[in-house]
Amino acid sequence: MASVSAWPEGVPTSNKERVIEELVNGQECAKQLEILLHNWCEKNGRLSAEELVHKIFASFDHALSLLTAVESAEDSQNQATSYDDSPCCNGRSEDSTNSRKKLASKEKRGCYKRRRDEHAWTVVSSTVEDGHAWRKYGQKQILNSKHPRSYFRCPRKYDQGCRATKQVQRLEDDGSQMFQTTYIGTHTCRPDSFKAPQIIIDSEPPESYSKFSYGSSNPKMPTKKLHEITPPVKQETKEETPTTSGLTDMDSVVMWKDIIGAEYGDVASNVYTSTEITSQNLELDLVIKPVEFEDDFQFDESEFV
DNA sequence: TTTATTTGACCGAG
DNA sequence: CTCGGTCAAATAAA
Repeated sequence: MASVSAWPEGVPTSNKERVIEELVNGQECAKQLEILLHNWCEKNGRLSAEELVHKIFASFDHALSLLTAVESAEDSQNQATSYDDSPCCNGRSEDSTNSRKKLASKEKRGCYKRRRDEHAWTVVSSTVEDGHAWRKYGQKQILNSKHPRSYFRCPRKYDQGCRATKQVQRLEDDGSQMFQTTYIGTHTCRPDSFKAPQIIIDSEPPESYSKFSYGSSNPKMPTKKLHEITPPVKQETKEETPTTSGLTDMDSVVMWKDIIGAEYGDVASNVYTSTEITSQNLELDLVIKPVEFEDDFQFDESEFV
């Protein structure tokens, strides 16, 4: 593939090289980690694996920082100041339990801001499961599209101000039941610990994950809404029962499951299409495993000022 | 009961 | 104006 052909014009060559270097490094670490996980029987492997994970995170973090540094050079004026999670109303306007028409007439319910210059990339896959917890907040019929588009946001939007959203739309040729998922923004919520993977690695993947594959037959899915995709996005519930640590590790948990390659056979067929930023192309070209990585590794991106 | 999803209205951008 | 993204009341599910 034409690997670095689609670089943003403003990216200095030195940065390109550094980014590539970082990504390659991350890839290397990932490979080692994969080997480690294969030979999991060794008890000392746990520590090494954790170190590797840290290294991987660091590499991706650096690379992405470089990318965003360039990219946001222009947009930053828009973004940095105003693209906070909360529109001016800060999410809820609980004032009146009456109809919102009232609101509309008196106080303007949604003075929210549209995020145009956010990182966005598209994934075409036979599954909409990506290892993240999502909460559906809307669905729209799109012009010239057979299927409606579903809108999801991060469940921690209000907890942690995570701005990540995604839009899922079934492709026109539904013979193969492919979904096009557009991710907008990166997760700023904290996966914050690497404890979870150990638990998962040692045990079999929880069977509850099987219900995340919407493409195939899903016995638990309510039959009434079968006419269109209405992915059961109920992961949020699980997250809100942290029990021990008040922190949620779901992201890393599922991510690790992906690494291990549990029952995600179909994810391998992903196709990526970069829309704004080209880091995704880069990632593809370097053949660094699936997007789930990228999504996860951008967790505390530098955009926080 | 609480929590998640549905769905039509609202809003901003073009 | 239209279109698409978001909000939040109503509804469904657990």
